[in-house]
Amino acid sequence: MSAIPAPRKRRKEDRPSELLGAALHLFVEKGFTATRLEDVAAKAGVSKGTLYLYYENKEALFKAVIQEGVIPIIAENEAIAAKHTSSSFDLLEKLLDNWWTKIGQTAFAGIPKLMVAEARNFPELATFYYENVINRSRALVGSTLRRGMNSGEFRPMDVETTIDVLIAPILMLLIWRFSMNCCQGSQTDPQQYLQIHMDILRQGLRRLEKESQV
Amino acid sequence: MSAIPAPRKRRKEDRPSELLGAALHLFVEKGFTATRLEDVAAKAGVSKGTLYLYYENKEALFKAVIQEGVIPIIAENEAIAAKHTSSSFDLLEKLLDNWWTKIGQTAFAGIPKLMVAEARNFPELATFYYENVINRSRALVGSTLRRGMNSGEFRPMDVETTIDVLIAPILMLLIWRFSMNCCQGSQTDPQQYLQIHMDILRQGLRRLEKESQV
DNA sequence: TAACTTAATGACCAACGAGTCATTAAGTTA
DNA sequence: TAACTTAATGACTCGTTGGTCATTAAGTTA
Repeated sequence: MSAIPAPRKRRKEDRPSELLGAALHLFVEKGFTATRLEDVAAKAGVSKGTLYLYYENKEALFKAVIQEGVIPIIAENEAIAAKHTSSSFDLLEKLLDNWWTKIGQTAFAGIPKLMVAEARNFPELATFYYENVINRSRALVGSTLRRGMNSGEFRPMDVETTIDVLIAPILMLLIWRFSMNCCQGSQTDPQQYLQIHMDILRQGLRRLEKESQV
Repeated sequence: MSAIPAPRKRRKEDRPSELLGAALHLFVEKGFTATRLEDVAAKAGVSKGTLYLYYENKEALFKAVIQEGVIPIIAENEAIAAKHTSSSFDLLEKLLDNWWTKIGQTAFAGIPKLMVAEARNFPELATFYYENVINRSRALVGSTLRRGMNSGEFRPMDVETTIDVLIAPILMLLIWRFSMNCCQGSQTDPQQYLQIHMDILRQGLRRLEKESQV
């Protein structure tokens, strides 16, 4: 690239998030170890030394990337659930819509792939992610399932396991997007995929009338 | 570890697969770049130089790990499908059982996690894996879905997308096992998980009688 | 049993990349 | 405007690791 690099410019307030954005992109693409800090710095438009003004080391940068991804979407969904009054399935759909808008269509959507790839190398961080993202989402989905079962809208099922089966296609949609999608001829339409997932669940979770009669 | 290392012993016939087994284990755990060849050699009970007698370089070893994982289970499932005469849902269950026995409970179960983690770094290999594992499996599931829709057993749905929704929880079961399971308090029982997945599908895919009347 | 072949070894070298720091340049203050 | 502060720089150091190869040892052949 023959462009003249941007001249030095102080941007103390913006640098941390610019560096995080560059780091998120490259860590998601290549993984922690295969990402070079010189590339992260270049992507953020600075030199490698600048990185060390804001982050102590490579691992500190990595942790900041994951921790910043824990954005208030979880709390938002918790608030949505607290207010909800109509059917439990409507609530599931509303939670999914909100998640898709706020995470599914942003750079943070790459974090599941990154976390899955690096969990064994950073177990404490994986635990942090599990407790603050995965488990809070699971709790929301779980309480919605129980609510539907209690009202007779859903058939009785083991909730803890059903949560995992229900969440799996959603996480996989993101993981696949930042991973295997690079290397296959055709790709799934995410909206249609989520629609079919919910469609199967709408009927698959339903308490059928024959069951009521038994 | 204070054990005296095994004395040198020639094992020309067994070495390649011993090295592959060691490499599979460490690549799945740490990822390609973070895995040191000295550790792979040590795990196989040899010195690092021995590795280079059988594999040209680190990348060649990695590719052999993925390629060896394409085991004849796909062909086996294709044969099972060709012979099947009862319900399409029974066939889906049979295919899943066979996959679980032959892959889900072996070391090869780690390959989806490894492939997902490294696809962007090894796009040709990801394409190979997609075409030889993922897409052949998708074709089997797809023909089974069409078979069920044609007979009236399943309701009409977009097959290509339904395949992905159906396969996602199965792949996720393996990915999660070799990734996030290290770092969360409790874990899903795989048999129950797959049972609930199939249970939701049994009812979720079904063509209901009301639909027939419309 | 000596001569030979070949599987295995691990010290070594070169390349790489995380992290450092003396220097430079942007911006602020007096 | 000079003096000062501080954000940015990139050459450099040092440790790590992929890959090599002279040497060793296991096994075979004559």
